[in-house]
Amino acid sequence: MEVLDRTFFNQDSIVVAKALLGKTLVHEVNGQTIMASIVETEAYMGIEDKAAHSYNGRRTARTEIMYGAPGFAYVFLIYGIHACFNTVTREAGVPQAVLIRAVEPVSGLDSMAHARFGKPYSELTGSQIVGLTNGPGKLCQAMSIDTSDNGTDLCGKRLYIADSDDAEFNIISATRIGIDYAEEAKDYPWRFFIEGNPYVSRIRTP
DNA sequence: GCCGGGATACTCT
DNA sequence: GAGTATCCCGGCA
Repeated sequence: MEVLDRTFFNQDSIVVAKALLGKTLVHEVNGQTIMASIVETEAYMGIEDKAAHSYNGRRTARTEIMYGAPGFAYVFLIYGIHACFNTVTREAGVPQAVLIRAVEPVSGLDSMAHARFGKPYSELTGSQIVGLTNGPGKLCQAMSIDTSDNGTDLCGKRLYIADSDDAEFNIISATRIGIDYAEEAKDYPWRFFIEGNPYVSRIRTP
């Protein structure tokens, strides 16, 4: 497995969002290695994308990280409760990002189970197993990612994304979720997921 | 299984 | 002071 480098992230979010499917998100925390395979992403295309926090060049303390170099983490809190993990894409000055919407646990299963449900993986019910990481807020809780990870360099050794041996899968594209305010942009098919994977947050397009 | 509502805190007007 | 790139639980079928 090879850690993705900065040139990988220096592409349009749509390209990166598709390329990230099947890759492995790794978080080293408390001497534990938590790994999960990325199965669902969303592209946010910056200036021209009404759904993006950086739409029309909006630049504030929160969005500042997206205006910087590619390959850094953009983590923000939504609804006061849930963290959302994104990778910054494109060169400095072009504020694009890719939201990781769902992952499939690979290792560190007990850590994830404890973070989400306060018990070992072996005691989870069937719906709890799928519910570990099948949503943007859920995967952050399971992988111990929070707003203190905002601005972390993903080309480092603590929180990063590794290439995986190519498995065969079909990529489905669909409309994004939870952005009904974004007028025509809400209909753009900029959400991508692996066909048939049980950890995908929502199979149907709304 | 499908609604409906509440939680909760940070960001921007 | 309003809105938010969400999740969970309870009620009803």
